[in-house]
Amino acid sequence: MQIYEELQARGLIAQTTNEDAVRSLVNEGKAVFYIGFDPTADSLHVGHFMALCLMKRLQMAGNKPIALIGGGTGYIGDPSGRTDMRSMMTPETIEHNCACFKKQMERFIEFGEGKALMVNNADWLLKLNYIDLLREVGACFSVNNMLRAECYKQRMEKGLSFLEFNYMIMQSYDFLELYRRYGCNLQFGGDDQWSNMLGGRELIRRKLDREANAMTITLLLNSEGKKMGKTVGGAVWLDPEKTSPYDFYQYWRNVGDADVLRCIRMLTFLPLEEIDAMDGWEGSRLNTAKEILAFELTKLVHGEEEAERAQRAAKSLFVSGGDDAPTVTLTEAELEEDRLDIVSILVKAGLVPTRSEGRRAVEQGGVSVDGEKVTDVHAAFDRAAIQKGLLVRRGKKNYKKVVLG
RNA sequence: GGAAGAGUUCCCGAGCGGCCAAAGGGGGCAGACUGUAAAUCUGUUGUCGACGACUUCGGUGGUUCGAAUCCACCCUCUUCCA
Repeated sequence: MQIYEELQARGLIAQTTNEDAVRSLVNEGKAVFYIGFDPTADSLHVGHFMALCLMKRLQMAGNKPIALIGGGTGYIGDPSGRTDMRSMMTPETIEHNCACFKKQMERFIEFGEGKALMVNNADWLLKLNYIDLLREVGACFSVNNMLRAECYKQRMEKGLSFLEFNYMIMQSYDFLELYRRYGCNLQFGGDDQWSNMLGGRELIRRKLDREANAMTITLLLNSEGKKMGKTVGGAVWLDPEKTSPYDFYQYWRNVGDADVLRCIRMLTFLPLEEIDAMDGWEGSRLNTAKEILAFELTKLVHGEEEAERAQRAAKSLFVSGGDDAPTVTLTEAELEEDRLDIVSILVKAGLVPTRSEGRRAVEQGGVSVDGEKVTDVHAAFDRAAIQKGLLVRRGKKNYKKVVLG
């Protein structure tokens, strides 16, 4: 099975501009392709991870990847798929985020001579001259067509600033520039990027009379049609400081039944035959598939050691008693008269954000210490007890070990 | 530039000058049921030294015994006209 067919089988391909052309390019290892990453945060997330995996897969098949960091486009903000305007980022934030991206990417993709390339569109976008750009590029775009683009549809209702409207032009210009500089003949991106990518393809055709193609990656949606990799707190980050390996593991361990197989197919590097074999699993057996998914992904993102640690911690909590829970160390000074009440412990352990919530958690029977349910809000633990270490639990899935240090 | 309208708690959205910490829904959290899933049911959802107190309804001032509700100015957004 060749690479294109494998991508297809994994359900990664959403749309292509010219399927035959793309297929032969990537299968023959002749693609010079780019994927853009806008520095909207100081860490990559799961969506980026899919793109990086795609890069890796194609690189292994002999193609040349270009990772484009959007140091320039970050100044504008992509309106695609958004109902509200992005808040403007300061140049400092953009630069900081770019640096973070770069660091994280280097862990997944090999950059360097003859390998993958990393470029920043700030290098050419920031010095563009308005009038020149309008004459050279602006003339190639039809506002009528742009307004019809799917990516602006939603925004037509809520309002779209001229700033954001220009995003498509910048991204198109990137493609053109990369074609000129590196012979980049293919662009990949999330499916929400489709219209932007078409813009670039069209621009290359007009300016250079050459064909460049585009392909989008299926957005990873759950069975309810919501984007995966999001939690109430925000995205599931790849940065261990922002989403701990344990939380990362847990996120995937807890995906819905209906989504496990698709996630495994799209996100892991497990051989397709192995995945097909899991396809028939049902009911509680799917739990095994979820473990595999969580483990594989954590391994890819944080390394095997962290993956094993996360798995061990999870098992110890849910299966046995829970010795591997994350530890919180309290200091002597935090004790009040040699003891500490349960609400304070919950707050200090970071299990609840406020005392009120802690109180509520206790009142509703959601808190236990060392396996014993705590029902009294005023319950307190003395120095000796804390010194031995308390396994504090809020709800079913939140554990912390509290010790005195 | 002109005209009209809107801004309420995490989100959507109701709100008579006192009975408003503010209906309802969504989301979240907790409990039950389970398989660390989904669905369902129940409770809860501003903060705190908690039968009370304190801080919230775009911003700043004002009227009033009393303001999310009335007035003035300002900011932001939407729609229509140019």
